[in-house]
Amino acid sequence: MELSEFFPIWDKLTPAQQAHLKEVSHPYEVKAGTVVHNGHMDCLGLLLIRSGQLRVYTLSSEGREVTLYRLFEMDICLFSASCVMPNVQFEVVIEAEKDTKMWVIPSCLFKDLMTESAPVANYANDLISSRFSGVMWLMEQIMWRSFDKRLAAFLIEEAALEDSDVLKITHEKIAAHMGTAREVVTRMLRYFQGEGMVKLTRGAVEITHKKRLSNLADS
Amino acid sequence: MELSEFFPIWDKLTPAQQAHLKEVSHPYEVKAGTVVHNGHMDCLGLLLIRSGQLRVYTLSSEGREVTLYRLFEMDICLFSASCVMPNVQFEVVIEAEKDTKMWVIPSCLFKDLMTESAPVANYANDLISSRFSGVMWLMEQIMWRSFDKRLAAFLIEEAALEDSDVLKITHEKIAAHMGTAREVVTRMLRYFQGEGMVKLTRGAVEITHKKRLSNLADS
DNA sequence: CAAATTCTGTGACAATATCACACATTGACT
DNA sequence: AGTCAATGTGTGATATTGTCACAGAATTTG
Repeated sequence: MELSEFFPIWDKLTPAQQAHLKEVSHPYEVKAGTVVHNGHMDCLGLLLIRSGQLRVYTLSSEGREVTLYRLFEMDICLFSASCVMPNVQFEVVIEAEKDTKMWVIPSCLFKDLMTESAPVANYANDLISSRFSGVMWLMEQIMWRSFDKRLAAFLIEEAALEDSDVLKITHEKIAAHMGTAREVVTRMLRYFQGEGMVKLTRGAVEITHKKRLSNLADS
Repeated sequence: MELSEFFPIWDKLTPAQQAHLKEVSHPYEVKAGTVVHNGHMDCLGLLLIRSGQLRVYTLSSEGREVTLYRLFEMDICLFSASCVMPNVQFEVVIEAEKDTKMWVIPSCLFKDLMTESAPVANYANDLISSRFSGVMWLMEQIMWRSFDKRLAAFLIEEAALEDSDVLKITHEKIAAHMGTAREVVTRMLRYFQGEGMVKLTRGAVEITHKKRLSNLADS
């Protein structure tokens, strides 16, 4: 549970840098539902996730959302330190979906590390590239896949995440994840139910025929 | 017209690095229409645009396109060197929209530079961040703005680029830029014409009432 | 000039989004 | 227990955007 185990390039740092990092980084713990970062208002620093789950999403001016990606144990969140990257203009919200424990590396320290250490800068590069990749994938999904397939994929993924075929989630939440309207989700879920793929109850979706749902998801 | 003038952090390199860079970089020149980079098939290297214009776009499996951004004089293209960033999984196509002159810094050299020089790595970081920002902006446009406004904005922007109110462009091309179908563009342009904002002829769109088009674009 | 190619126009229909509700379920409070 | 408020769901009507199947016009090629 040492900081060094969560920071992948720990051994590429000088002993002085390692000491400094240990000194100013600190543990941070939040309850499910906490907003860890909101646009440019916060600039906590780099977050190393020890346990739990974070959701990173955009928020339109009309209040609609799309989930960009999620962060799990051993993941690193760099948008909570986006202030150190002046070219990152857009804003995201980062919210804990479960009780979450992290290490926080303060932005200013991370910035200094980046300027003085090529390995750190290259690592930041890898991080941002993979987020970029993820968002490009999402954009292609949104643009070119029909909604039924996307919803099926979402349900399958969610079931894997929660390790249960009974998803405790409202239509409203699903809509926010997918960037669409609640009614659209309701209607498609009803259709899925009609086809025998799910069973709907208030606040929950039970997957009753995973195979067919999967087939739909990756057709 | 020296390489050093196009490489913004030239003076942060060691004399040896500068010499090496001068040695292995070479000029490159393409005609309008040339595909400079196609997914993972090419990995030319970093391109420094001396003059001309490039278009970077994604291509779906069904052949639909969306323009991600454009590159102009003094811009730097890093996706043509995406092979040096293993986390960039997605593929883009880079095409010359006008006759274009560039410097090419071979991928392998750039990769070496990045690993050994923190300034270079940080610079690559800035580049990728600003592309990421641009794509996020685009995604928000696509998701939350209605098509009439987006089309109006496109026409205004295009007119500024070409420095003319007569755009020599087909509906098909506009559709490819915006990631929609040609018929959709045709219909909206006809509507714009009915409102007196544009005049349509084969292969061209003339903006006849820029003010109203602008108002629509940023409403 | 004839033929082929490219570009544009249009109707019918499908998919998704928006709006305006009604109603059902749950939990909180007398 | 019964009332109320808050939350979640269902649904028809309508608007917007995408898809399909064409037809015809303008331009280029031979």
